Amino acid sequence: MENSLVDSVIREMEQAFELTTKLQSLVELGNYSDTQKESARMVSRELLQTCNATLSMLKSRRTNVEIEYGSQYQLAPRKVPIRRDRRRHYPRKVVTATPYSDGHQWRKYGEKKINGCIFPRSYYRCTYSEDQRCEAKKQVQQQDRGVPSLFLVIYKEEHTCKPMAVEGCQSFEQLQLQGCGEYTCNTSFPLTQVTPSATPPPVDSFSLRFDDSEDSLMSTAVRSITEGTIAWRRNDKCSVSCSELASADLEFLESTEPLHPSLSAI
DNA sequence: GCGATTTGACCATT
DNA sequence: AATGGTCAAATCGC
Repeated sequence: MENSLVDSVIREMEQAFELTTKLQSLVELGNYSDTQKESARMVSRELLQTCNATLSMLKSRRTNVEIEYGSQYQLAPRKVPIRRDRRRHYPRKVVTATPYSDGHQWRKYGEKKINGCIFPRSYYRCTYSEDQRCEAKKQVQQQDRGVPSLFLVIYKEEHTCKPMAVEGCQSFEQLQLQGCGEYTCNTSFPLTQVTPSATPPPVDSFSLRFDDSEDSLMSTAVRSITEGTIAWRRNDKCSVSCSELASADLEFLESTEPLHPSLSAI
C-alpha cells in the first residue's frame, strides 16, 4: 500500500480510537447499571484492541510513526505487540472529563485559538520545570459542548521531577498518570460483582503492575484499593474495576510483605 | 508581595 | 502567509 493511503487509513483509525475512548468516558459517566457498563467496557476493549492491532499492522509498513495512544483505560494485551523505542518520547493522548486533576502540578503558560476548533487550546508545563528541570508539558482542549464536557489532553515528555502527592491522588486518571508503577493493595477486593469465569485475586497483600509498564516512570507508588470488581482474570493478569480505578488491565505480582504499614491485610 | 493566570506579540514551521 | 507554540508583561488573587 502506498504511504499516503496508509497515512489516510491510519488517520481514520486514529479517529476511531479517539471516538471509542470518548464513548468510554460517556458510558462511565452516564447513568447506567454496572452490568450495562461492564458490557460497554468489554465492547470498548475489543474495539480498542482492534484499532491497536490495525494501527500496528499499518504502522509496521511505515517508519515515521510519531503518535502513541493512551486512554483513560488501559488496553487489554495487544494481539500484535508494538515494539517501541524507549529512547523516543511520543505524545500521549487522553480523552477525559476532568483534565485538571491528573496528579501532577501544572503551570499554564499559554492559550491559543486553534483553527477550526470552538474552544481554545491551553498549554501547561510542569510546575517544577525550572526547579527540577522537568520537561513535562501538556495541552488541554475541550472537545465539544457536551455534558459532561470532554477534553483531549496531549502529554509531551515524561515527568523527571520527583512525584508529588501520590498518597493524595484519588482518581484513576491520577493513578494512571502517576506512571504505572507498582501498586500494592491491602487486601482482597470485596467481590460484589464477579463474572462467572473470574477467579478471586489473592487475599493477602499483592502488587499490581500496569500492563504497559515498559513506558512507566521509574517511581514506585503505593496505593490501597479497598473495593472493586474483577472483570476477568487469566493467569497472572486480570481486569479490575473499582471506585478509585475505573477500569484497567493489570498484572498480579505476588508480594511477600506489605510495602507500607498501613497496607497490611485487614 | 508573590505566585499563577491571562493575553497579545513574537517566532518557527509548513 | 497561515498556523501553532512559546514568551513575557500585565493582571489577578491569596
